Amino acid sequence: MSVSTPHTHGQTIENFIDKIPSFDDFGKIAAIFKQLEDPNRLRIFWILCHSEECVTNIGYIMKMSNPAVSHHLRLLKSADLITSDRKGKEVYYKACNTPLVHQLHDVMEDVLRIACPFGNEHIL
Amino acid sequence: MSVSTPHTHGQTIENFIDKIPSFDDFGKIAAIFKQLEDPNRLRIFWILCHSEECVTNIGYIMKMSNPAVSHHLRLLKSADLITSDRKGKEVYYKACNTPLVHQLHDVMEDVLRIACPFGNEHIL
DNA sequence: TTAACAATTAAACATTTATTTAATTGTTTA
DNA sequence: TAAACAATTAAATAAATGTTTAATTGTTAA
Repeated sequence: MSVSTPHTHGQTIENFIDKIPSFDDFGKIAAIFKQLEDPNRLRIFWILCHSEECVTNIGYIMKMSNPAVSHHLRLLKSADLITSDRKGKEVYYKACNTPLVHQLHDVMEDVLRIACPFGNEHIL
Repeated sequence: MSVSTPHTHGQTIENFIDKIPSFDDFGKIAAIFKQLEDPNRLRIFWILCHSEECVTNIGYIMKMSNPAVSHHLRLLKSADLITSDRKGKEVYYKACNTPLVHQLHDVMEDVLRIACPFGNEHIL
């Protein structure tokens, strides 16, 4: 084995040290988790997993200003977690229907042990 | 229905607006995601999902200083994602064997599309 | 009991980020 | 076209966070 740690102690690290993904690889995952680190943003994401809503309504539910909501929506969208759709004057947002979103939704429900109001199969 | 959003547009939000978990509830989940938002910390977590390692070795692999590693380990531990075990002079860390850790590990593997070196059943 | 090593803690600094207020863009209807 | 409404963007501020250097605690071996 060509790679060796300072303290070789019979563990397995030397067996896969050269298979560890790079900093950049983990940066991609971290970018997703980063969007869910803020309680307000996470709550918005959860809501959009269960309903399609416009910015004003989200602000009303969240008791937040319009620009603050817009800020969070932009971040969630940049991570491909939600999509937007303008209908007249309003812009409607909802969660993307992707495996990742479903997985993240499941994690949320598990951690919260929420009874998902419509059952997980109703995620948007 | 007693609760109504500013723009009632025939969506489902009014049906579960009073079932939306609180800010504090989402704070609990966010606290977990928060620990995985930093690429370095996430990478450390991934390593500890596959091997039990001491602080010095983690620093060697990560090319990070000892205090920096210690800082990240403390945060991961405070979120119950890793455990520590002192053996002589060294303190060994590894991922907790909990459903949440397995779930987060799966998310990471899926996003990265890594071939888990030992298969997911070998997670520590 | 010293000396050496491993790990943590503390203080300081630089960077990032969430929110507010104000201004701007986009869309509808009067 | 003008007025009203919805949403976004910009600038500014306050708060949180990662890393470094230095000091401290804990453990082992000489």
